[in-house]
Amino acid sequence: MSQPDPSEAELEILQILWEHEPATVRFVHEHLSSKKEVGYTTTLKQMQRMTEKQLIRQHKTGKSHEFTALVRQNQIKGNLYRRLVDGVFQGSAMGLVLHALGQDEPSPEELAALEQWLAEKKKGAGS
Amino acid sequence: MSQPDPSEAELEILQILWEHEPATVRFVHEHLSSKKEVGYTTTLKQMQRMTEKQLIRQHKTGKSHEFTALVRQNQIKGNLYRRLVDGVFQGSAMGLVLHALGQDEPSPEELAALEQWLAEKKKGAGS
DNA sequence: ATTTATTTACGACTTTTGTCGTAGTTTTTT
DNA sequence: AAAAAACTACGACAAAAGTCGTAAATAAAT
Repeated sequence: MSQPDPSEAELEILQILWEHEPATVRFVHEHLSSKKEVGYTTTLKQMQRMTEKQLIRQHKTGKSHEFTALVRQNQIKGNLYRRLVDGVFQGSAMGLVLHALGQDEPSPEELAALEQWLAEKKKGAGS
Repeated sequence: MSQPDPSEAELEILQILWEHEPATVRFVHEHLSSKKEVGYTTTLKQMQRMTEKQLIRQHKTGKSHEFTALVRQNQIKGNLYRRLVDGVFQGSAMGLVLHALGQDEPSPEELAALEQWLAEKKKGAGS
């Protein structure tokens, strides 16, 4: 039911899959290569192992084999997020939020979204 | 100058150190044990390796040896935070922020802090 | 001072990650 | 249909992470 959290390298691959599903090894590898130097077989092997771990799934569509992610981005987001909050922010989500805000320069749209959220929050105060 | 990021287990130890610096192996181990089952030597070894990696430092104060963290919590916070944002939130800090806000129920004080930040931001807009 | 308990140092082993090479298979090109 | 190119499966290896056991060194008790 539950897979182990993806490692760093696995995450990079998932990232690509999430965005271009379904994709072949070659495709994934191509993308990966633009980021870092790595052999084709390495990518392949990684994906094969990910298949065993049930992180992704392989299905032979006609010619080449294609892969799709089995774990949803949200799930992983949740896991890693929790890890970070619990691990370094003493479980304080707001601590993380403030850190994040201080870190990057939010775009106007993003600011708007935040403001929006805040307003919403204030309205339906209680629970 | 720069140490490798701490692993999960190492992070747990750092956590304890950050809060109760300086501390002996025994102390750390005691704390750890309350969370998970683990042998004393395991903790010790871990701390010894962390010393090699320059994540923490050992100094013999009188009787027992005590340890202090060499990496500041902020530094680690930054690293892991970056990893998360880049890895699963497409580099969007605000994406993470929104996720965080939706996840946990912020306290009134926290909300205030956020509001405060936002107001500040609006004022000195430009940049 | 001996004995007993606690602490440190080391080495060993298991898993997990990350990387490839090579050898078969399958597709494409000629 | 032969030769060339691309793809997949496997096995291997090194480094990192996680766990301990055991032995050597210290400190505490008696």
